[in-house]
Amino acid sequence: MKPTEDEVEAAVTAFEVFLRDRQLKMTEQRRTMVRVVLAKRGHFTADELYRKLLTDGESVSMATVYRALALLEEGGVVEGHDFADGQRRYERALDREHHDHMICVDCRAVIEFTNEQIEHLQHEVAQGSGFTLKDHSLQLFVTCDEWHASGACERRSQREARRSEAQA
Amino acid sequence: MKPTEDEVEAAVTAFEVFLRDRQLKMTEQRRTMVRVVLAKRGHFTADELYRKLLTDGESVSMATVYRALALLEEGGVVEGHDFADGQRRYERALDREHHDHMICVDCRAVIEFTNEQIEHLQHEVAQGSGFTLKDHSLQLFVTCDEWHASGACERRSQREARRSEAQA
DNA sequence: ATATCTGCAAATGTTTTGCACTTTT
DNA sequence: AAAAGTGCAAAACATTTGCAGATAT
Repeated sequence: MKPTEDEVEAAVTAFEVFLRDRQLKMTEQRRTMVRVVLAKRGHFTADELYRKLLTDGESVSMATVYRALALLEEGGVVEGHDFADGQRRYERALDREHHDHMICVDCRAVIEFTNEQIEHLQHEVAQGSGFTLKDHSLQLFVTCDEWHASGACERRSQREARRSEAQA
Repeated sequence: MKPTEDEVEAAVTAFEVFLRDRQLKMTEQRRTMVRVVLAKRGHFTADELYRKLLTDGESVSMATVYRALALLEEGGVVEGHDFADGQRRYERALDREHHDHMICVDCRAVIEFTNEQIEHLQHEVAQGSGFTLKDHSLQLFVTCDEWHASGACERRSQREARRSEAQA
């Protein structure tokens, strides 16, 4: 799942090319962010990434994180999502197929899914109205009933929180 | 399309019942907001609603608009959406069937659509993973190619803007 | 060299909140 | 009278920006 060392370095190089094409520069901060971001499992906010970098002893500012995140998104290193909770969330885009998200409205757990038929229908809908589909955003807000009954839901969200904190 | 006078008054009454059930009070501001909101076509932000109320000579504060909007949403008078552009958008929920949105990434025009199959598949996906679907959010980001070629796209977005301003 | 970056702190824009006062019930 | 609502101004947030100094090309 996690990209190998080589894959990460290849991504760093690819990002450097992306930057050069637009007359932008590769910097220590940007290079570090590519590496850190690709090592991450799950979703993260700008602030979470910033804190992780600080913990790692890197020298960055929040402003740089935001500025870089925009570039990483354009460069295809990360993908950004809006889960309607006030802050943008990112996940690494390398080696990951497209997917949508289910969000538990009780514990905020995020579960990924893909559905070919839905994907296909989206194109049909857009074309049917004379448009070209460029992108989409689909979130299913759900409750995980049995989990809640058993308390597993809370345990899970705590576990996830700990994990993403720990490994980042 | 626009609800009749009677429908609006029925909605005001229904909202009053909703409030009473939760030991909340009906006020002049809330009553006015129900009426204004139900007369609106299209989408609006909290700020747009606030300005409309001021223009109408109503006495409200931004804080009250936000507080009321949350209640109107819970009470089913409006529906809120997150189009990933930094501010929440609302539309009246009365007499409107459920629909999703296509947003033109060039001119920000919003086009509504419904697709039964997609709706159905969403439930299947959630249930298939053992969850209960409570809500969903689907946006298709599109470009309206011919419109742009002809300039119709810009004209349309201007028209829409004017209309929603005018009639509100 | 020179264009681009960075950090900082200040600004932004939206939404929320504390509090004293007003209005519903 | 008691409980809830309101306006105001201040706070809270996430995010962006101006600028002077630092860094990549």
